[in-house]
Amino acid sequence: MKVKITEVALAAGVSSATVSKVLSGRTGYAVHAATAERVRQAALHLGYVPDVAARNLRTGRTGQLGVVLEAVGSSEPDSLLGGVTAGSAVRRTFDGAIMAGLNDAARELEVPALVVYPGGGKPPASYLDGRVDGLLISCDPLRGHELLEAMRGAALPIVALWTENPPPGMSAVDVDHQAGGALATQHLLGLGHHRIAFYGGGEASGVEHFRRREFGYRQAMLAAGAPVQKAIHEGALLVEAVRRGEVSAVFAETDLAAAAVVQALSRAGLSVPGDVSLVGFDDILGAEYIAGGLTTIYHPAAEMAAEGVHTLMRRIQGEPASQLLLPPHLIVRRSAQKR
Amino acid sequence: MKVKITEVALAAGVSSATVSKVLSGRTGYAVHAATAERVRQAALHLGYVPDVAARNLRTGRTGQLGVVLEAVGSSEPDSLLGGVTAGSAVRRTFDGAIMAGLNDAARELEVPALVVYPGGGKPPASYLDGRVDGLLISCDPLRGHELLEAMRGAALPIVALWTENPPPGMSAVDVDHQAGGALATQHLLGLGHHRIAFYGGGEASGVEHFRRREFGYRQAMLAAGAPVQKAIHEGALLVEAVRRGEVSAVFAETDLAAAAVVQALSRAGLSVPGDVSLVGFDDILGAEYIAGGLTTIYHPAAEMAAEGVHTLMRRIQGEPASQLLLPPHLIVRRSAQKR
DNA sequence: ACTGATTAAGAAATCGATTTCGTAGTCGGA
DNA sequence: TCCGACTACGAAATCGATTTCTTAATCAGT
Repeated sequence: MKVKITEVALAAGVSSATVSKVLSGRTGYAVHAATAERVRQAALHLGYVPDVAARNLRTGRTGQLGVVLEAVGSSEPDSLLGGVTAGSAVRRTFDGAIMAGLNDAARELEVPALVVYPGGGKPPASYLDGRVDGLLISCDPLRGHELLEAMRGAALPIVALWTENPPPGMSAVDVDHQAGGALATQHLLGLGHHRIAFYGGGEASGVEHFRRREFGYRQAMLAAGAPVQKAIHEGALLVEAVRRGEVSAVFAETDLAAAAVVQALSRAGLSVPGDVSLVGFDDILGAEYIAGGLTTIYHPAAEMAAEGVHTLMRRIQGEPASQLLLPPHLIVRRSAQKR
Repeated sequence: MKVKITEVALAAGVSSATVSKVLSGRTGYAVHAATAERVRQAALHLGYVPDVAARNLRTGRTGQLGVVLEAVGSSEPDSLLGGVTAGSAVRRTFDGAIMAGLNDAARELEVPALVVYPGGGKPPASYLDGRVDGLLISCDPLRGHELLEAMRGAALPIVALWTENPPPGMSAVDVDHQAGGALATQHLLGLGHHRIAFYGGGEASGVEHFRRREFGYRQAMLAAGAPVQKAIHEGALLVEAVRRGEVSAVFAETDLAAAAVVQALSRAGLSVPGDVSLVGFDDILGAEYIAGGLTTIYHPAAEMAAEGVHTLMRRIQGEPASQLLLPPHLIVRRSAQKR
């Protein structure tokens, strides 16, 4: 049977109030050192663990963080992939990374528990209400935006991932996609390339992260005085451009887009990096097998999640809302070579 | 401010006891239909939501399921990969799939919340104690075994994933790796191959799942009267065997092992499926890009997790412990062709 | 030695829903 | 009409820790 506080009190020869004061760890109570020690010994000896439900009821705090993973789900369409699709595998990988990051941070900060809300269906508020002290929301920006808007004005501290500009009052953590795009482009420029194409869905795809990656490309090209080209998102068009000598290197908006580039070029008898240098984005599982090792931008999803937990904990402790952008970094393999 | 049950009672002109009886949904109480309706209207009108903490305290049930993801964590070594490593990407993918499956099932069954325990560090019991009604444990069999043993005799209903033989009293859900191995081998046999090699770590690696996959290979080979070969786990040895005409097809214990096979063969000037047919296992992200489309065995990780949730819910409702093996299935792409 | 301040510890209220009795009132059968 | 059986509902106990409010004891300073 479970040991209650009164049994500890009895064993230590004090009242339950005193036991609570000692074990809560809160300062501000006057307890004799010897008494405190007696209480601690008794608690240890009896193996006392405070009942969470009772504590929650009295204090109103749960010691649990809520995590909304709206995009998780094996039946979800895959909107993050732009033109290229591969089932929901990519989202799963990202969500796996998110979970990994959450767990690392939660362990480090000794957060008792994460409560994960099964995305879709009823609004998270109704499920998590009263169960958590704060909320971490991880959904891709497309569908996530309305969710964030719906949570606007919630009493709970909220941290949003995957977005730069959260509704007022919420904190946000995102990856600096623009910096990543610039990084990729600068790498190709540094290898002596000037005719660099951006491969991706372009404006039409409307995925904000990808547009930011493209903007980073433009920024880097302009800064280097190289000619900015219109985005290409069809293999045939890219092959033609390469044949005409207009393109010697490609920055693909995702690794899967890069894989599609490799496939299109290879069907046309062109090789990477022999004929065209290539840089991707995300460093997905299997990137080392694309084009014999894809040079790409590492997307710090796990780090983002971990920072999210840190931010949320500080938020719960009263710190004001904040925004954070995480720098991605370059991973050099073999798909991009000197001109 | 939050609406309490007494306010609903006041509004409906009844006592809080009656409100509770009506809203709990439990049968066995005698409440006049008209009264019940009045209570429901009042509750709806006031937007009453029962306080979880108070309910937990009184009933001892939380409506939350615990999930232990021991293997999740970006800093973990990757023991599931056998000879081939690729950071922790594969684990992350599996964990992502697990999360997806959990979420799907939780949504379907209207489980209020999943509490995820950050693996490593302190024992899960101390964190989750009193927070959950049951426990789902997902850790790879190597390290998971001792955790399961440690939980033996816990009062909580427990379901273990990734294992066929849980300690007594626990339920288990696993993938039928042996059937998968047989399936892969039968596919190659059906294509006319007889000289089929198993590529993987062999006894030395000690990963139980992989041994079961290998056993499935042996079983299928024996049943077909084809010669069982000793496991190969080095590219050079495989290349020699192929050159000597001893091997026309390979079943690799994982998709990453298959990728390694492709790489080794291709360096030796041999191609898949031109010179050698190849079947992998797992259907990882990017499998469609290995050897121009890897024929492989789909590993139903998400389904396993979903079944785990179902099993756990039934367990909590009093059903006895059970074991379940999920059948994997063949995914035909282009890496295995007719002899 | 006396007084006001301070320390130490306990009694009791509190958090909000659930659930067990207990008590009217109602119904049907003789 | 009277008596059990049943129905409908409420009063109050309960879950277990926290925290406020008191009271008793101790202390420092004159």
